[in-house]
Amino acid sequence: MTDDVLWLRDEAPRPPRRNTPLTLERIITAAIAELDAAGAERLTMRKLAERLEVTSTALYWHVATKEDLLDLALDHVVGEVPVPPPGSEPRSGLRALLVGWRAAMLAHPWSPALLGRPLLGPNVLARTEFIQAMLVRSGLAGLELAAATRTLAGFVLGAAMADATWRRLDDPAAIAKVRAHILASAERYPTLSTSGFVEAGWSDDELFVFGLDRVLDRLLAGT
Amino acid sequence: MTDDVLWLRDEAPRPPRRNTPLTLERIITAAIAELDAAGAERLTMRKLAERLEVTSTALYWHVATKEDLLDLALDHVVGEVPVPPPGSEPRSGLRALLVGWRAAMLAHPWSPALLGRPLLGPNVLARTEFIQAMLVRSGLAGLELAAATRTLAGFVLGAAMADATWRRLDDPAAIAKVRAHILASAERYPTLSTSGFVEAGWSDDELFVFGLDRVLDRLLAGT
DNA sequence: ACCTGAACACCGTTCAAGT
DNA sequence: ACCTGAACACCGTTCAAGT
Repeated sequence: MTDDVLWLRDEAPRPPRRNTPLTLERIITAAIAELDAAGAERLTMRKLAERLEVTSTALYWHVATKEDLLDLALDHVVGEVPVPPPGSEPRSGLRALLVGWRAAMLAHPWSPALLGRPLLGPNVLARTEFIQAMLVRSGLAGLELAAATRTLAGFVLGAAMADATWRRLDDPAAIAKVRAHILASAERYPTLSTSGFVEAGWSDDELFVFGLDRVLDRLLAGT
Repeated sequence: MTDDVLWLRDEAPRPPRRNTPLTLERIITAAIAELDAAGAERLTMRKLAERLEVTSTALYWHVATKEDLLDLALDHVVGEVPVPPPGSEPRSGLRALLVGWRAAMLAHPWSPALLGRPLLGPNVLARTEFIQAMLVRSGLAGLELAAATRTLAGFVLGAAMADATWRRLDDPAAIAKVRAHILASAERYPTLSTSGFVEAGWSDDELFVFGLDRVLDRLLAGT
């Protein structure tokens, strides 16, 4: 029994104090990294904790629930969208913001799938504020203003979601299968099978910008 | 020991054979009912099995995975959208289909949250076929056709998602909280706080139709 | 204040076994 | 062919306890 002699006990000289303390900011960053790496719904509180070198239960000191964490991650991604200067010419300002918004979400392809949750974070609100400010400066008000705001928001988020879905389904074999299925059912899909729908002649970026410009044309034209 | 006398044994006369056999159709219907009742992500293979009076593992004879089941449920919901007759006047046909599409998804408020998954079911494809057919009959082709298809699809799905989010957050206290927060931060949200964004002066149905009509205006106007 | 360890009440899914 | 029962490998989250 040498254990009762202090000098003979071979223990770590200190309980190795945490090098980097856990913060909400670090947790969010790690969560985004984990989502980027592992993909959509493979984020786990335990795996996230492992990445941060803490116990999974330690996370709950900083965050109430996993859902809250996802909301924070989503708002953080939206925060990557640069907001044009408030003095921008309305149309080009709107265009820049909306193109950037979609790009930021597609840079984190898991993020559009989270859009089913309420979008009320500070970064989202700040960008919604910019959108409405530009619309107001274009002369919109009342019903027209309200509808234009929702139309633009819905369009961007819907497009991001659809495009992210296709990109996550990057398996070329799967895409070929879809194409083959549509072409094989030409009598059921006479238009789709002959219109170039399955040909992918244009990038989703091109198609988005083309559509966005048309939508802006009409919304900014006034009544 | 009366148990070795057949006539004295009181067992059920038959192993009560399944009254209604399990089918994929019944599973999908029950899943939608469960989702409608229990809400978004509270669907569980075990609870679904309980509703069908089978073991949870019995479901796996008919369906490979829970994700597959959700894909089937989503396509089933899209199937509730009436497709106008193929001879419809293009604009009114498109309008009817898209209004119906959004309405069907909002009737099952959990469904827009599933849109992050590939939309390739037969019901979705049939409706996409109709959309493109109407656009082609309006004279669209090439890039214009491809972009219009995606613009309309993105707009409808994005709007459905956003509206479903708000409706699921039906807690009036929560909505009041959002409103109070924006109004309290008037210097950060000068436009939002004064534009009526938080007033809800119009229904989401009105706003959607208003926006849809504008989008159709421009897309059908041609180059 | 911040983190660990053990524990609870669940999950989706597999698989051998029954009928 | 279709379903059950037991089991596996996980989950998110709570809570007492440590520092």
